[in-house]
Amino acid sequence: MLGDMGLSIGQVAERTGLSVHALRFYEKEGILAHQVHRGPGGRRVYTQQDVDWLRMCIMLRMSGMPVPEIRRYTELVRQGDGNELQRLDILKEHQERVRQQMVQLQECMDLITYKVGKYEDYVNSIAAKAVGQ
Amino acid sequence: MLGDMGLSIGQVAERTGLSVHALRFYEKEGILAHQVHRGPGGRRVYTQQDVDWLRMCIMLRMSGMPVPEIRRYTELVRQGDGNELQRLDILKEHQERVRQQMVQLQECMDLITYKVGKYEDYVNSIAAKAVGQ
DNA sequence: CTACGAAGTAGAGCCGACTCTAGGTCAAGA
DNA sequence: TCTTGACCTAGAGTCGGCTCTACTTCGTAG
Repeated sequence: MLGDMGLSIGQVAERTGLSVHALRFYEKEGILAHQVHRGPGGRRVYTQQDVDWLRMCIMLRMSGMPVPEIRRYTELVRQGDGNELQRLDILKEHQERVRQQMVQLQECMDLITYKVGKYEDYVNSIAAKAVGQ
Repeated sequence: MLGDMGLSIGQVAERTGLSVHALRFYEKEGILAHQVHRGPGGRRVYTQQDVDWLRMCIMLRMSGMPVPEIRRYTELVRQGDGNELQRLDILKEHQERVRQQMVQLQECMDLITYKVGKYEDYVNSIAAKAVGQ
């Protein structure tokens, strides 16, 4: 419908798993690397690069980066060459937070696994008694 | 101040890292395994078991279990013996969600690490050029 | 006595990230 | 011609999990 490199907001929603609402919201929040082009009737026309960028944003969001920080990063990318150190800083800081998150999650997992083990033992011992009777 | 097994809400806040507000909130939400005892003047008196229970709740929250589900689990524990299978179900379901979360987080981490690597290479190559001049 | 700090209650407020509503445009198909 | 469906904007609403406010009541130290 839109030539092979133009995607409608609906198509992008399908491919990214974001809702059309979320896509408009992200745009308003300034987390698209390049301004979205508009087609006839003022409709958004996305490119494959937009989709790729969005997929990266989704990864950042999933790992807990807040929207304002994604915006900061996006702005640096929009400004072009020369600020790679700043981009690197943002990414490294986030990397560290994700690492900590994973450690915490592993601790929680250990506790849960311990409790699951105890309950399984208990439940099995009850079942064994019932069979024995 | 309160004998060696009674803790004030402030002391529990210190030991758990929760705010006193959060402690009252958790109580109102019914996620304390045993009703908190009240001392003179209607003040809450917590035991070490309460603290232990709270620490487990904190782990569950940290790993993303919603308060209503912690309440369901708490209620089963309050009811006493006989519902261990249900408790096990809740824990196993949560365990699975945490597992998935960890997988996702690892994917994000991989992407971030890849990008950090690329930016580091780039930044180093720029630095090398500068030295070379 | 007074002032302070730590506790109590009930309920309002906040924040982030969407999500949804209302009201409108436009193009294609029955 | 009429309807449908995908899109548009601006702005309101939602939800979870606290956090904070207002006001009161104690018990102790100065």
